Amino acid sequence: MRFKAVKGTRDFYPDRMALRNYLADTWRRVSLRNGFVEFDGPVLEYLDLFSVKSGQEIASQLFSFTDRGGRALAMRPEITPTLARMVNAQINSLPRPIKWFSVPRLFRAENPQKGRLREFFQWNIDIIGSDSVLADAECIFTAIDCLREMGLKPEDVVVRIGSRPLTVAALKRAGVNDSTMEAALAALDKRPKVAPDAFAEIAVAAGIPADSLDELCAFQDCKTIDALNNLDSVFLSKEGNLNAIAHLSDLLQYLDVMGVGDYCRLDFSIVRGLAYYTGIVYEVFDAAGSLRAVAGGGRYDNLLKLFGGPEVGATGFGMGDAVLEILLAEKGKLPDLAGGLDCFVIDGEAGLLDKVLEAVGRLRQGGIAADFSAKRQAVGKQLKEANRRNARYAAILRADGVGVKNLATGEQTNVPIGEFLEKPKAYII
RNA sequence: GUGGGUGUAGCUCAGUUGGUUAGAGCACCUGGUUGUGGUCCAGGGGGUCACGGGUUCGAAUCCCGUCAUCCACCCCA
Repeated sequence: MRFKAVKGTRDFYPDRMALRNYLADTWRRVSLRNGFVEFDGPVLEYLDLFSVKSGQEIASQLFSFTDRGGRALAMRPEITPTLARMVNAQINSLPRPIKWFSVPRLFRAENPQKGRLREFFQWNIDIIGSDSVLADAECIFTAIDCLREMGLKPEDVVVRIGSRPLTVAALKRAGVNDSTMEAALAALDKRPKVAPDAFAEIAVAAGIPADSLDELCAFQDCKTIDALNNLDSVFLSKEGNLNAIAHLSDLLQYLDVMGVGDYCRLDFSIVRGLAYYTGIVYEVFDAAGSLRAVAGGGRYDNLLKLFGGPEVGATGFGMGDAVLEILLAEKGKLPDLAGGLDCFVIDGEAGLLDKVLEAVGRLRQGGIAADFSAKRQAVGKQLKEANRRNARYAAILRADGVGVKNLATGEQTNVPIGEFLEKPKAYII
């Protein structure tokens, strides 16, 4: 009986594992240098934790089961509820703003397709305890900091930034009331994906009055703060709208000053699926827009309270590994991850196995990645193996000394074995 | 949940009017005359052609079903 990997999961063979580690290492490095500290929680949580902020719909997309104690458990499909749970438990002792990050392994029982799997990794960045738009700017900057480090430029990726409250205000102006707001937002979310007349049909079905569609689209098509300010004065004077526009304006300015403004664009077609966003929202896309979102996030000021905590501001984003990997591959930005040995130790004469083992032992102890052939065979064969193992140096042992060969240049220096073992780093550079 | 594509060696695939022991490249293993490497040469292992049934003298090839996988829709935390 042969088994294969479960649907929607991946086997990480060494080369793929190296790639996964590259992504995770970069995420960690960038997080730390942006002032975030790492946390993690259990993969298993109570099922209820994930139904608090959403309904039944989510439950069907969860891997869940009942344990032998009768507890309804689920494998985490996201880490934000865990974050909220953990932060709430210690909220009074944590200095704010809380800047936390995580690289959790997540599970969703969806149908796999391009850039979407049942098991994946997601980089999460969150700032809790700050109402300032500066916090949003920091999160977005951190996302770009990472993408830029991975070699992606403004012509490769774009951060599209929208505003949940402004969009809601525009819908209200269009005549949408609170009871149909969610459906209207969902309809708006579809607009970039469908033809204009098809959108009109969807919009009307979602309760958006047909005669207000033009006005609504005019708002959504605003690409600059100036364009926003040219909207009708009634809309602008509405309570909160000027405030929301000011936030956006500040955000864009901060991002500009931090040097990542050319990655960012105002785009009110960004709505985000979930209802809990309360402020600025954004998604990162490949410039061509042919892939799913690489990352998405925004402000969610009510979430901690929803989980039984105090009312504190929170903002953050998630970046999945699947789409990012596809994007990096498409852009030719996957690094050469062929790791290798520092030194491959070769017995250049018969009867030197003890010397080989001694040398390997000493080198490894000295922090040098060293290995040797499993077979006692010709020097040529062993050198071939050294190449295959991607070794930088070969140490060819003989009774009267050791030839340290630089495998890239072919240069070889001969030294007494004792001296080589005493100071290997003088030769293995 | 719905629709479409694809299932031949570890990987990428060829094999099409049905016709002996099913092929290539890469990868892997061995060897290339007591021996200093990457690209070279030779040899070798490895496939019940996804699985089950049917048509036929004969099926990888045609038909039906099942499963798997990919892509799209739905959904998107």
